[in-house]
Amino acid sequence: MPRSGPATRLIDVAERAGVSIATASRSLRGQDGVSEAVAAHVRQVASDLGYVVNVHARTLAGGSTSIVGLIVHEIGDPYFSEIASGVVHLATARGLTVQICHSGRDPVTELSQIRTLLAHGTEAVLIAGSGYVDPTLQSEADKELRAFQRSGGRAAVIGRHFLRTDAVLPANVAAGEAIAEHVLSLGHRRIAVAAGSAALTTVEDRVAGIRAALERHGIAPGDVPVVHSAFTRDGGQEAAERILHEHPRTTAILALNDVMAIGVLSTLRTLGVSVPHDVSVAGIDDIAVAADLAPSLTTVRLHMQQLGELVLSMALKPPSARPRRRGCGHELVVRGSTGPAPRRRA
Amino acid sequence: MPRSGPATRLIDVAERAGVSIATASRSLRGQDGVSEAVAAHVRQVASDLGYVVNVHARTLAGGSTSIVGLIVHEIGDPYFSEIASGVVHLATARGLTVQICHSGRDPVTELSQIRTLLAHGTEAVLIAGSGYVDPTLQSEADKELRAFQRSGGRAAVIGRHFLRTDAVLPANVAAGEAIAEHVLSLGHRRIAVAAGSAALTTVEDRVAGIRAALERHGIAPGDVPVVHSAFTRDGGQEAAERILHEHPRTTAILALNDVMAIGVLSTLRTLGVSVPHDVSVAGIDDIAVAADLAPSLTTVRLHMQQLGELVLSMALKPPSARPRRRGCGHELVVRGSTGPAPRRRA
DNA sequence: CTGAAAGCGCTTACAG
DNA sequence: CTGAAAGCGCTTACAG
Repeated sequence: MPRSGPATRLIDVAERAGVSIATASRSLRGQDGVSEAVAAHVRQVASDLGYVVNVHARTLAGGSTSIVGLIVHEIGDPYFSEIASGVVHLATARGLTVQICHSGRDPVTELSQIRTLLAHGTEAVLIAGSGYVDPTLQSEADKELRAFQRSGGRAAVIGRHFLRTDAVLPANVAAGEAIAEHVLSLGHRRIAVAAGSAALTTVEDRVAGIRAALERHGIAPGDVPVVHSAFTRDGGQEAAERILHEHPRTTAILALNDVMAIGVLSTLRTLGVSVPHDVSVAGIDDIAVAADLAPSLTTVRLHMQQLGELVLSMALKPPSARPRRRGCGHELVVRGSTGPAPRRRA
Repeated sequence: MPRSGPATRLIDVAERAGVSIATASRSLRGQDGVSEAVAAHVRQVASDLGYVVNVHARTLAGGSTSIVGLIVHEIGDPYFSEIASGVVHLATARGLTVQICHSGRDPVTELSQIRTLLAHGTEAVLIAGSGYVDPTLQSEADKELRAFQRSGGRAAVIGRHFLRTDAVLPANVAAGEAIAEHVLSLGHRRIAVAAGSAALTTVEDRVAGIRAALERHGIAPGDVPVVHSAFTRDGGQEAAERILHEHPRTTAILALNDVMAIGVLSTLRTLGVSVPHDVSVAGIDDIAVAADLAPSLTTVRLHMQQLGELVLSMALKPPSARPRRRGCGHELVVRGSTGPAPRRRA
């Protein structure tokens, strides 16, 4: 039955157990150099007293932090909340706490968030979400992270970031190829892409995958409009409007992520365009709700929760001489939003 | 151009500026008792050096942490990710960092997460998500939080928690009433409720609201089955199966949150039950995707992002003599998943 | 207005 | 195996 009032300190535990704080510290951290009997006694006393180590003191004294920082573009976006869920689950299992920051898809904000996390002395910094096509945007961040890693910190990222850290690489190119192959196999030839900002590597990679598949089928890139908009539901809505207006004969819209696909579906529904009868729609990611849309969304599963667990587990491993890269599986999930190309469109 | 290598410390700034660390500290924190000229110079030097305060040292020395802790049931659930988004946005604007923990809807886990956050010396602890109907489950947590608050910490919660902290109260009872009144006004009389665990106050409150509305219409509580299941999509699926099996004449299913409603819709679709033609479905919360389901989901908007901002802003205010309570708006959002009661069901 | 010094609660060489 | 002591980087009375 822990007492309330000021927190129990290590010295309280040590006194009660009749040992020095050095011995108490060693016992609690499971270091050897303490007789098992003494260590067990100290642990018992600590538990009786409800002792919890003061993280700040421990960190300042040179111990480890047990905090990991996670930078996401926006935690309200399902893609990121599923990644965060994976990170938090694994972190909890390992006794770590997760600090979450928003970068808002802005490299300047991202840099300042990195600095904040480093100042907080986190064990590890995790960055989720697309990198930027322009590598100069990240050189400052890279500098900070390298210094951090040289001094024993760990960092790992999801995606292609031009950062010299461990990285989990979602199968963005392959996902683009898979979704394009799928609609091609259904006979679609008038395809349009609802894309996020061209500044993002994720967008670039997914488009590259789509183009590769199109080329194999003899379709010139110029014949497939790529409409850039925000990488959000509203962006998807807007992209769909422009696609239907500028390319009215389109029979398949590939949205570069599920959230945009939701916006695309919304626009089509509003305009009375039947999916998949008139136009097929597909996304990428397979966020949880994709299966529950109507029509349910054909997409490519990227296992965000796993990505989250993976990126943390990489960061927790001892560093290697050079940055590690890890891929993660993907699979086409065919559902109701795609169907055979119509013979003809009005 | 900040140098890399070991971090710049206050003493580095002080030396470079030619002052003591006491003066440097005061200058940087904007305390008075320092001539403006000196203070400005120190700040300039600090900025040139890229100085960032060491949070652990500051906290240990008695300064403030600039970290707030947020406990959610599960960050992957849209209800919580939208709340978290509100918290993170406001926190960022105020220069605070957010630590997120999972309670997994388990009071024991919740308590241990509270202890972790307190040990991390957070400025404020925020708890989002339902409390437990059994108040004894929270007495330990209450004790910890009271001790924390006595020693200057701040705490605030979303929902009815039997905790003596500031609280934002989502309009759970009113939401239950509103959604029930809505289906009643459409002529439904054979209504069933797909509910989460009976141990949660949110479930209890929403059911209470529904019952109040039913009573006003002369419907006995016994005539409205409340099927308890997990407060998740899968729970909604399961509840719908049981409802259709045990109460086949049901014409309206009220899910106690949108995530469950998604599961209900999924089951109905699988079974070929037309919504809203055969059965109307409604939820509560209005998560972002609710508008994009098909049929789009009738629900009661509870403004989760606002709840998140609100709970943090309460925690940031100076404490009052007694815990503050704040309500938050709600509004019925009628969409496509509810319609007139059918004349007769097979 | 400014500085020397104690102290926050830990960890970790360094002695024994 | 165990303990006394220094030190992590700050803040804040306490003197001047």
